[in-house]
Amino acid sequence: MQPTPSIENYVRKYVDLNDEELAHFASAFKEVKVKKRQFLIQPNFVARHRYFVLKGAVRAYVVAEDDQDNTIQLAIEEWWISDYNSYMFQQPASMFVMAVEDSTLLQISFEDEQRLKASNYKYETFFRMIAERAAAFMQRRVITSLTMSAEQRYDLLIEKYPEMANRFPQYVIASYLGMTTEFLSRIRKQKLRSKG
Amino acid sequence: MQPTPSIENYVRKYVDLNDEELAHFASAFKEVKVKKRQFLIQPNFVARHRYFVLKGAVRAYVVAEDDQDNTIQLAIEEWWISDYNSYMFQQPASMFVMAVEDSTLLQISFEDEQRLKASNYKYETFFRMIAERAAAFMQRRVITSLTMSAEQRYDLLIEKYPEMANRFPQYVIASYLGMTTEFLSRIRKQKLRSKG
DNA sequence: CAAAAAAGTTGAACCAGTTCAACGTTTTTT
DNA sequence: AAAAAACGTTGAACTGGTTCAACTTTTTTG
Repeated sequence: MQPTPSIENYVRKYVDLNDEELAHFASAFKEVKVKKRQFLIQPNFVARHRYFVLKGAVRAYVVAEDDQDNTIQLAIEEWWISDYNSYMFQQPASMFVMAVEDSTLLQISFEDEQRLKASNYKYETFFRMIAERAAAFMQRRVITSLTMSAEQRYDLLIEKYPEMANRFPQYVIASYLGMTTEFLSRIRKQKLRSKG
Repeated sequence: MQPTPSIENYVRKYVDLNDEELAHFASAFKEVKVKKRQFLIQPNFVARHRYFVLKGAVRAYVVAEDDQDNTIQLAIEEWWISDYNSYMFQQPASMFVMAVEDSTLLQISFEDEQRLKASNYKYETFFRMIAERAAAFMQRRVITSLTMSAEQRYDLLIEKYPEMANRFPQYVIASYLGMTTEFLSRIRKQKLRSKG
């Protein structure tokens, strides 16, 4: 992940495309640059795009009744992000999607994605594969939230996605893990004490 | 859902198949009958199949350190069930999948599913669509677990999937919702009192 | 670089949900 | 039909994590 990723390299990890296909696939995406704190998706508007992060960091969150924000998804280089319930079913979003750093993204519209999938079997396969991975990832997240303590969930994030913990502020990590920023602060303090 | 569903009717909701395709698709599935409390998948074994419920009720759960079981998935007629992290990546399972009622299922093996997807564009599209729906469903579950109280989560289940609440014992529903069976008992008691 | 805004820390009181143990009820098995 | 097993309920003590408010540190902005 050191060099800036490309959608061409990414798609090739899943399906074998020739140069022409690769160019055609890539042409459906449009590069967009966003500043820190800029919104890509807002509640009540339909999410027209999904985004692939080339550079930067983006989060998706919902604001609950009590005004707390709960982070639903994190994305850095080579991750996808959107409000999937809004994007896939083209219904009003419930999430904010916001840049946490100045970021460069590739966006694809719902319609262009449909055309892409209809135009080439391999593209369909690609989107099937990333959907399967997303479902499996989400299922792991459900499992950890049901079975692990706040501290264990934090440890797991650090172990499996150390990069995430560095790129996002602590209150974002805390809300992603389903705890308050104060409690995460206490967990980290305790680790410092016991580890030196 | 009154009459027993069929995989033919189900797949037609997503893609338009002619009679020959329909028969070919259906032939990849094998009907299996299981008795109440029988296991379909167990931890440490690779999940070789995914299952489509024709009749009955099935649950997937993980057993945590403290011996509590946490329900990850519920399935009744026309729902799919498996340990997706095991099935999709063909790695050892972490879940039990167990029949809660005597059930009739259609099973498809990982290899047959791969062959199916490779043999016809429309089958690939079908599996892409159900994977997307699974991802969106799981994301909604993450949202509710992050943003709602135990009582609100129960209310939402009753509202959106009333059938589920009737078909599964209360301790299964409780563990699916991320609370103890005792606490769900108290929630229900309180509702009885206030509603009559 | 000063001021303001955002992010992180700490203590003390609090509470939503858990735990444990005992008991009642329903379902399954023989 | 009796016994056993599974499921559900209740009370009382408890705890993992929250809340609130005040404060410190870091980052952003003019």
